[in-house]
Amino acid sequence: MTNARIADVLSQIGTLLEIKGENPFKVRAYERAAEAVRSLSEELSQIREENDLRSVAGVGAGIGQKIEELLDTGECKHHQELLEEFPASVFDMLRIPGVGPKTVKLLLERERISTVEELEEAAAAGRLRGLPGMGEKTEQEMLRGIARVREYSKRINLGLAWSIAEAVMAQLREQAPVDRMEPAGSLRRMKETIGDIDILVTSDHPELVMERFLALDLVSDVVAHGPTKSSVVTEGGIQADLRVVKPESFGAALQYFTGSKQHNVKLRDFAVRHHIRLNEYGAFRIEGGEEKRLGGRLEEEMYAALDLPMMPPEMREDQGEIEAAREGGLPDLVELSDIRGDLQMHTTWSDGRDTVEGMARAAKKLGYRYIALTDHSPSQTVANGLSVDRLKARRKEIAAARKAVKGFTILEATEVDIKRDGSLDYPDELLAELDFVIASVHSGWKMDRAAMTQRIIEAMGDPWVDCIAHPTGRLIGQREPFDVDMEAILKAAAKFGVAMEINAYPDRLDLKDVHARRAKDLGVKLLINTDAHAADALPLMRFGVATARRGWLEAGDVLNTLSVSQLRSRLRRARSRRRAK
DNA sequence: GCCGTTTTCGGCCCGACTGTTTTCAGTCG
Repeated sequence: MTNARIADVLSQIGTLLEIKGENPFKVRAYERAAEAVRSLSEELSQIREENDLRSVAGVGAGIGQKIEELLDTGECKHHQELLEEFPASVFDMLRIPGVGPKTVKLLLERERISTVEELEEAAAAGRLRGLPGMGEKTEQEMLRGIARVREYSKRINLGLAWSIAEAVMAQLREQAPVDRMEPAGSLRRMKETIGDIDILVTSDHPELVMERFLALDLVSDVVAHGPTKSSVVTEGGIQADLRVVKPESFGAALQYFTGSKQHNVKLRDFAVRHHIRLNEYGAFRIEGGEEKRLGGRLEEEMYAALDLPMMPPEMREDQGEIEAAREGGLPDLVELSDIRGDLQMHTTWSDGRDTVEGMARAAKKLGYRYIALTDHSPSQTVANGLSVDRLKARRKEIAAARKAVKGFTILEATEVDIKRDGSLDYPDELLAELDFVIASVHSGWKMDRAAMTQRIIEAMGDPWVDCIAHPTGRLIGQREPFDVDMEAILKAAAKFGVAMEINAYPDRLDLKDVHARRAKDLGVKLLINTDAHAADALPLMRFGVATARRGWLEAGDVLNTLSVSQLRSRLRRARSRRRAK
């Protein structure tokens, strides 16, 4: 049973206990454990073998026993019993804005309503207004909520979310009297998918800012509007929230609304133990009933109030960052400006839109010192993969581009297909002539776990393979990752000295954050590449760097922060080590 | 149900908003 499935069961238990009216702290314990399991990089079955399930933060005796039951039998008695009490359809009801566990319980007990459809019918018929705490307005609000869930309940990928957010902020900057302005929420933490866009501003004229916000071209629907907070739906169907705060509270609000929720919960817990209160207005010391303000204008002041350094937003997931900060062990995360080259891109020779020289000029303009041209290999017929002859023919154009673009290195490279049996789509003699070889899977997605894992490990044993590209093949929201034993693959990468790619393309972000972090722990080096199919895709690098930062990577963990000579010698050393094996 | 630089028992983040109330419960982020 996968971690994701186990996390779902734990989270469902938490939700059902909440509906039941159980101790809220018990409910939170299940939610916290579910979140912890979801973001593990190792499989629970493996952790159980090597260690104790209780080594996972938030998993104790009770939840540990339930996880064991799930691993052994695929089911959990407690979960099954709860599902008999409350039908699974209640999870859909909880997705309606304004409907929480208490409401679900009330609806079930008093009106026998257990589905969204039944709720819609009852609200439309005015049958809810007799219930305690409910009136006509509540019914209308529920109907609106149901409509909104049906229309907009989707998350979008990070790249799209940023393009919408940047458009909104640019229009706002132009049309409204805003001073400071920052995105917050999961967007600022650079999560791979975004539910809604949070923007925070300061202004001397909050009402005017709100008025202009609601009137922006990009806004297609207004969900709510007040003097300090408004919510709209943008053209892309994604919700955007704008908050206006006072300058002296901007840092506090930014910290607060950046989250994550789990990070904030733990931070506040830490604060309370030190007699400090944190909220969206500032940090306060509590002394004998008196409150002394410690700060709030800058985000750093919120952390400084607790004697902690500021943790980068990408780390704020309650994955050990607060503990690391306390011990002075925060990593110095890799930054976009550390990146000196991009080692996966495609040109007009295969399925790219721009020429060799076009890609080189664009990369140089970004401040890079080198690129690798990784056009596809022959079996990628749909992508116009290069035959051996065409691969050789490409050299002429590369030579010309090397002359034309001075002070810049163009590596002759390939993205070679890993065939079903783990062999490669070009002969070794040819790969040996190339500066850089990236290998990847583009076929047979549905292979079983053991076979797919073996297939990739086989390819890593080839002396000329420098890197595995987009190692799980996922397309966020479109295609599931391959079923592979990532732990085994990362261990093989460490053994063979093969780099793993973080593909920066926002649909991929593959490796993902937790796997990148695990790779680092195992001593594997990473490469952050855009896989650009046109020059204008090269700036997508920022999303790959963000993913690396979410995986706690430092510049030293990422090979394309090296100079070209350092990179070459490292690749050479790894190749000869593999040849010796 | 979890957990320990005040604790192996007794705590567990915080405030705004909404609609329904007449002092507050529920939801949300």
